[in-house]
Amino acid sequence: MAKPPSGVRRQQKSGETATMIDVAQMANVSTATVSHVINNSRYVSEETRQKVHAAIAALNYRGNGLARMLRSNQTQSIGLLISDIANPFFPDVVRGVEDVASAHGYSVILCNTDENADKERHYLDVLLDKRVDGFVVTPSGGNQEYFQELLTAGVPISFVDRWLPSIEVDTAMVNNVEEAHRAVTHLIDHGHRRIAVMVASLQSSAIMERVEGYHRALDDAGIPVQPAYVAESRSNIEAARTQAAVLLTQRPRPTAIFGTNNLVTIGCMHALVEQGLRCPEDVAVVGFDDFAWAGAFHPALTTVAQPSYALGQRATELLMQRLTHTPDTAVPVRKEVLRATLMIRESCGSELGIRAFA
Amino acid sequence: MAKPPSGVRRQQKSGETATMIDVAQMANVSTATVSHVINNSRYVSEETRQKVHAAIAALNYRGNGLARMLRSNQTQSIGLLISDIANPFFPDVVRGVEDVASAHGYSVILCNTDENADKERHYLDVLLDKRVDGFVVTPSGGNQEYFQELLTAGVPISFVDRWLPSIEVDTAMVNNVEEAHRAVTHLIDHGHRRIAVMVASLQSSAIMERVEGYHRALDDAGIPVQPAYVAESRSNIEAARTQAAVLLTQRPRPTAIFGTNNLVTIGCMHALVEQGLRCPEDVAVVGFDDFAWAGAFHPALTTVAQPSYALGQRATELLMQRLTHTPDTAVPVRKEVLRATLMIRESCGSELGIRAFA
DNA sequence: TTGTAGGCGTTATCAG
DNA sequence: CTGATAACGCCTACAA
Repeated sequence: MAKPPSGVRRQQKSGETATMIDVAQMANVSTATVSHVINNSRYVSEETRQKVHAAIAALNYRGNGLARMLRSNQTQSIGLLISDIANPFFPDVVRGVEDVASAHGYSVILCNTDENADKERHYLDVLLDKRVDGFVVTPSGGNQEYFQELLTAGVPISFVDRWLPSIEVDTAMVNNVEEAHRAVTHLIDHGHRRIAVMVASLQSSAIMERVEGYHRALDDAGIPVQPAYVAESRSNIEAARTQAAVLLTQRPRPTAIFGTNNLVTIGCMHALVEQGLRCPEDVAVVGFDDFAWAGAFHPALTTVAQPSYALGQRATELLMQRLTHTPDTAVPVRKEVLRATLMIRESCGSELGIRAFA
Repeated sequence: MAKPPSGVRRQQKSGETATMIDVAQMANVSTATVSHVINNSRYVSEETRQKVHAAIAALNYRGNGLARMLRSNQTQSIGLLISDIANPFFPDVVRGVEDVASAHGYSVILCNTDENADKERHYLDVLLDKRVDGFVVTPSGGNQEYFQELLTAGVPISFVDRWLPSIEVDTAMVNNVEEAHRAVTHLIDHGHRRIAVMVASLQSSAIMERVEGYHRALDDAGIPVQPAYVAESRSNIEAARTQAAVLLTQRPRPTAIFGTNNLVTIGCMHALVEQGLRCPEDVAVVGFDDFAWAGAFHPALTTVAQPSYALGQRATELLMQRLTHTPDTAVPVRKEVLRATLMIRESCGSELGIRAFA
């Protein structure tokens, strides 16, 4: 029979949540024992274990994670910085992140940066104060030096969808140049020559690369790039609708449009509807980024379907590796390039048949 | 000239992050002073303030939020439990939540419960351990007793989109019965009598209410409800597509379909496309939940547009009230009912004209 | 105007 | 097999 511990007696104030000390007192053991029972971190006699569990139940004891975090300097949380969850590209990415994080016992703190470097910086600071264990980020384009600083300070970070010049960091993305090239080539193969592009004006490597893919595809086909067919618009549906409307007044009118992200693509579709133009009869359209019902409408939209979920997943797995691996063992930086799928649907004409619902 | 404090000297281990003690030593003041400088919590001479700031900069000091949280028992974080961020209804809700939370200095921890009571329970526990200050939840339907327990224990919670029987809690939602009634009545006004409904099988008050609205609308028009026209399907596009396909084989075939959420509605659209049925010529469709490009396609979809963003906003504002108000002053429970908008578009036929792009 | 010191609730290192 | 106790890093009376 163990003799009762002599620790400082503490009056548990009623109504307040019980602490480990309360449990220890009620079970007539030390806090050390309680802790070990809870964490299975050392042998405890069956009898004692019972008593502790009883006390825990009786007091409705709930461990205080904050204290644990303070001690262990680990929060089991990661920060997720994306531009805007309302942009249809991100929900699946976020889901991928959350699933992987959750599987590893981590929680995800979500922040919308709106492509704004200051907001991004702000959130980084807030979460750093909250001592998140790492970050998954879609970088806005600014804060390069700051990211570099964090990286050299050893903060685990991985990027998703985009990269930053001269920043060596784990990354998950697609080959935007190649995929855009494929999309535009598809239009060319359908006989289009007057191909316009809707450029979302973002400080994003992804968009730049897609534009490059557009250029290369035209070059490869010996089609000169017409400045009048390159429309730039802020990355939202309304702005894109306006710009697309302008684009459609060009003469000769383009016979096809390549949208560099889903927002500008949707803006295009709106403009077409408004001007009473039929797709693909009057103007064909290919978008970058797929969405669940791109295939459910007339015209079903041809798109470059990014593996959004997998992007989030991979970025997070890379982060988890860095998090769980022995510290300072210098895990090498890894950049993962995932494959996208060209979903060929009627919006380019259906000569090639439909292989939607893949 | 203040004499140097006598606190315990501490060797700052190189490479480790500096603590407040390090700053105090370097600035030759006490930790109390450092703390007050940082928080502006009491007067500090300009000179001292300078020294402290210099030290902070020199050491690249970053306050440890965990310690602060432990002391203050506040994390400035809230938990957000939704069923699935990949469901197009939620991104806007989440954005509303995050914007309001952020404006009040709170971070948002996002969790996907997948309509699964166990997952929901698990996340509640994890976040409770992490000592979040409150929750915004789209309840899965289970865990009723547990929510009640938390509520009586004083955990600040607000619900969004759905409610739970006999749980008194702050809530933001729309009047689903009424809105569904309006949508179905719209179909009736267009001359439809054989109106089917696609029911998403969820333990969700929202869905039940929408079905009730459907029933009432038919009743009010003296149209008997046909069991064969009530199709139930799991709440995802694929399952809905299958069920809708079955629905469309009913004879006589329904001339209109009411989708109780966006997933089943999209499934319907897929089924229509597959069976070569035209919308609205062959079958008219009205959905519940709008999305950004519902109006950009042919046929532009008529939908009940929920104010998703506002729902998230209001739910969070209610929570913030409870969080910031003086404790124990018993803020009364508030249930907010927001108005939805019936977006009338071609998918019901265009007799009434189009007022999309509202 | 500034310093001292106790405590928030755990975990982990010593001792038994 | 189990206790005592020192951290973890900060805030905040209480003193001076």
